[in-house]
Amino acid sequence: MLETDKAEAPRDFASLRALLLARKDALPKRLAQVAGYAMANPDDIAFGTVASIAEAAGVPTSTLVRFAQALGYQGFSDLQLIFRSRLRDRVLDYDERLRSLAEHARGVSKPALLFAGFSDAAEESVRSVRERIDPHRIEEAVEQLISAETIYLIGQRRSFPVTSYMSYAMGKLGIRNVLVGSSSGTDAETLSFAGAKDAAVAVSFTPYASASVGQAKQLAEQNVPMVVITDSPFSPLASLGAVWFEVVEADYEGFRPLSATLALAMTLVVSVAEARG
Amino acid sequence: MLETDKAEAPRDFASLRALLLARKDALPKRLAQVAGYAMANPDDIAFGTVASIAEAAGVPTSTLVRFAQALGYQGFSDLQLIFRSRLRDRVLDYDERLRSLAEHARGVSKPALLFAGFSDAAEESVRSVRERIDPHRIEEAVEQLISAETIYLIGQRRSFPVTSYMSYAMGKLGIRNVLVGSSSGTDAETLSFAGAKDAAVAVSFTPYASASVGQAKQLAEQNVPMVVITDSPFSPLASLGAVWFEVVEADYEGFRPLSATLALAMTLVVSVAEARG
DNA sequence: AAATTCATGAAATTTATATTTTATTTTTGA
DNA sequence: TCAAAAATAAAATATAAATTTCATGAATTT
Repeated sequence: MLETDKAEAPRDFASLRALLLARKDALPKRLAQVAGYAMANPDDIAFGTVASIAEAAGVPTSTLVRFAQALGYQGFSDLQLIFRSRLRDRVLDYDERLRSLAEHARGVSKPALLFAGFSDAAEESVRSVRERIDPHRIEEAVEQLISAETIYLIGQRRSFPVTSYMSYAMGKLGIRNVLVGSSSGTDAETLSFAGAKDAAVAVSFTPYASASVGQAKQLAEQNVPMVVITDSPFSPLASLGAVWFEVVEADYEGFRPLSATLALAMTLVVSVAEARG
Repeated sequence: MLETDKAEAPRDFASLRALLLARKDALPKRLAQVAGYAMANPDDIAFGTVASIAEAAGVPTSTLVRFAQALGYQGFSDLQLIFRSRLRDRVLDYDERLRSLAEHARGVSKPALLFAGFSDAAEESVRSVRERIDPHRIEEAVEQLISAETIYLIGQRRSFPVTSYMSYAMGKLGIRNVLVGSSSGTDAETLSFAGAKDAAVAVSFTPYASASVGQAKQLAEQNVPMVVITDSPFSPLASLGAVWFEVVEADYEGFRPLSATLALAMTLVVSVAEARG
């Protein structure tokens, strides 16, 4: 790695990426670290200064220069040009897209169709739900949750990914929460401790899992303020929450993308965190 | 035009554009020339140096500085930040759009902005990932999974919603699976039964949860065919799978929408089910 | 038309940024 | 395990870039 590698030094992003990939095991520790950071944060490389990038990547500035030179560039600035050109011509990005589409256009396989279908469903769900959600409702929902000591998260079956992501996010943001239904079997007991000082978020879609309905009812009886996310005004959950959201996701091949539900769920979590300061 | 215009100085591209439009007749000749150049070549402003931009626009460097200051910016570099953020990523672009929306139409609350942000991140993730995924890879992945006796699902933290949804879907479709990491604590033992007759799907994103990495390594050692979904070629998981997917989701407020990952995950599940007939 | 204000561009200055050097640590090979 | 080679990080240097100054020219006002 001492001498500059003769002749090479990719002048476009794709080649650079390939080069790094090929080399990643042979690179010294710090240089590999830079390579990883660069591929993960290409935009930062494009705009940053050696100082700012070095700090973000956790290396001294000289390492960045060495990195560039090891790849055959004249210096870091030279390498940086590649990252900038990547942002510059989005046209190329588009070209690339068309090429790959053309390549695979004929003989479209079943999995490819499915992927396109699920992607479409995800986009469509987000688009339609974002138009239908009333922002005031979100504020009201945050109101319910903001002063809760503990937030209980109810969701079974296909709602469980939603509540588990909420639980993860709340954990990261320091919001005390209990994820109900995680196969431990002691849910009713766990919930018996909840009271008016707490709050809950219940997520359930047709066919409404009986466990979720039961748990939500139990909490309602214990006067726990509740926010409900469901898919119809006729849902048994709808009337239990002080605030409830109707989220109708597109169905594709019997499954729903969850994209819109997750967006709403994350909004609630982050809003509560921000409101708490 | 001598003194800096009090208070103003747009912090987003849309507002800046509007400001220039409103002012263009009142601006002195050279400054108008710069304004015209800037709106016609925003990318050049983002990347260039005062010297290069000045030359391209046909004005002396000092004019660029005066231009920026006349608009209320501290200097040219300050103005340049607006042009850079515009390119940075589309999520931010959208964020900016919303902020300027909020400026004009008062009363857009923080939660509403967040919801729009998460929704947009979800859409953007799906859009960008669907372009980058190679359909052949999906077929290869299905190949790995199709004849598995049991499919092991590995995912911690923010990947857990993905694997739990896969587990739910597989259950509905009669695909035998084991969801690893569901807080039971007996994972290593569970995994020890896996062999070449089985298969696994591992999902992990930066910062890669050590449990996931360990579990995936264990399965790799036991010759379990594996499909990996991760976010970088430098991921420790990438090299473990016979097939691996790079899925980079937009980051918004520190969280990712998961929409694209879920679409891919569901594609795999349903594809396997259909291939099995 | 003269006086004043404002805009302009070249050059000087200041600030920031990248690169090189060098001493030290780490890794590699005998 | 030791010696040599390579990699690393802090500091020094060199380079580049942004900003300010100032003398000059163009508009505007009375």
